[in-house]
Amino acid sequence: MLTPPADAHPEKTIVTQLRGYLGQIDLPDDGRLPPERELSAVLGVSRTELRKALDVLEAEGQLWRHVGKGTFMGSRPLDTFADIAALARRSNPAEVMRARIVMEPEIARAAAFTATPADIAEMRMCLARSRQAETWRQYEAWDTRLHRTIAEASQNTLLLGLFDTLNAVRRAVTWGRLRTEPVKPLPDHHSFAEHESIVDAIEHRDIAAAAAGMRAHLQTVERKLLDRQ
Amino acid sequence: MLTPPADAHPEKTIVTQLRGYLGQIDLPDDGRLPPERELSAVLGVSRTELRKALDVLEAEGQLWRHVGKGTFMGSRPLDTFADIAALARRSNPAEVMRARIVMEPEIARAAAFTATPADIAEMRMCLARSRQAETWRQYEAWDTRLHRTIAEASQNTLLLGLFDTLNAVRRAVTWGRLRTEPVKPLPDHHSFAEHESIVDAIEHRDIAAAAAGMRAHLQTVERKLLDRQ
DNA sequence: ATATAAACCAAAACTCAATTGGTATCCAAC
DNA sequence: GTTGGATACCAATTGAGTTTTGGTTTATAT
Repeated sequence: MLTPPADAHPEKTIVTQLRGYLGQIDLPDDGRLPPERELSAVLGVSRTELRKALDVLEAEGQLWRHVGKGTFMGSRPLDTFADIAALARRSNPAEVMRARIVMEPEIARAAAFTATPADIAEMRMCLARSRQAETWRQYEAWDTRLHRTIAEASQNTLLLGLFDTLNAVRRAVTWGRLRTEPVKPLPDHHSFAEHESIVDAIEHRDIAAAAAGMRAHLQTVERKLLDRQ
Repeated sequence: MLTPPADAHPEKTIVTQLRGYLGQIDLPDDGRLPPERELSAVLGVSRTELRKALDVLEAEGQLWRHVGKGTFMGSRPLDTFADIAALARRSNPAEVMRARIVMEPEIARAAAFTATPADIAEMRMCLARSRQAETWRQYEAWDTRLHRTIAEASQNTLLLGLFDTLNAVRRAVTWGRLRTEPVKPLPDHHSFAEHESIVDAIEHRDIAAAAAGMRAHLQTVERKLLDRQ
């Protein structure tokens, strides 16, 4: 490989120049470096060329940029927004359903491995109570508790925590949907049979059926949701 | 107990009046009712007396208030922002791996549906960079970024948020084990091929292979982890 | 005594201009 | 014709300043 002339790869030169400059100056704690317009003036290069150099360093993972914030050395901090409200604001009912369909069948699968008789008993109670519900509000309370009991039965505190987070977002998200349904759940409501088959599968340690049952159940819920738009 | 005269408990009257008013008007979606100053004018009572009535309803749990926000019907939305530290304290590496095996294959499956060419390109870059890594630290940075890029590609901000939460717990959990491995990842490190097959599957929209590949990968990671205890 | 009105406080929301990375356009240089 | 530079514009973000709101205190009147 030949040694290139000084200006054969001018962007290379600017990258080098930029590296040197970044090595000299001491950055603030957050690693933020001067805005592009300022930096281009200091280095005596056009903003276009400076950005090319920054592109290189960004591709190398040495810095990250964001409109309105600035350019920062180091790796982009993960959005550790376990903040339910923020999540709910950015999300929507469709995303919530898709996330449920991703998570809950696998949680049910895990629960089919590890559920204790006490877990099963609580699930059975939730089933019975939900059938007796006099209002949709009551029904939803027992439905929620059933799903959470399944998550508990996975014996995995982390999975349970993630499930609770998802659930909190679900409650916080603006559904916009109206209850045009009858005042109370009808005896042939699809969820009753679906819930029971899920609990049956868990009780019989049929992990595949538990996952499949939960997936089918949530897909029905999703369909009903989208039907009434 | 004596029957009190009509005005012996004036606050009782105001509570009733307030209940009636709240029953009439239709509240906005968030259940927010007019500010106290406005409400007191409408009801023709002093703000002091109105506040006493609101105190009653708040004690009954029928509404909740917050300075700067307002007064809202219903129960206060619990701001259960997932506490990463608490989760990490109760959890452990085994749970983290099981949670990853539950979530990430399904996230990869979703990503195979929705990944854009830009997503694929970033995944490829992560693959290349991880191969070039000179230290385990660098390798892990690119590995983490690859997995997060896949989660981003699912186009679901909620799933991404849950993934980030899981990741934050993963970092916070005490792993105990140290890297007794060679100083840098060897070229035949199992993850390289596994990562590539996952990205290939996503690129070819092979959703089953994406999920299976991710599951196999994480199970390998789990096995390696448990091997060295 | 009790209720009222007013003033004040701090938290939150809101408004609006300035900043910043990203992008398109036009123009000069070669 | 291509390249690079200057300029303008865009959308996201920030930050300062103002307004709104529930909570509290104080003075006044009945």
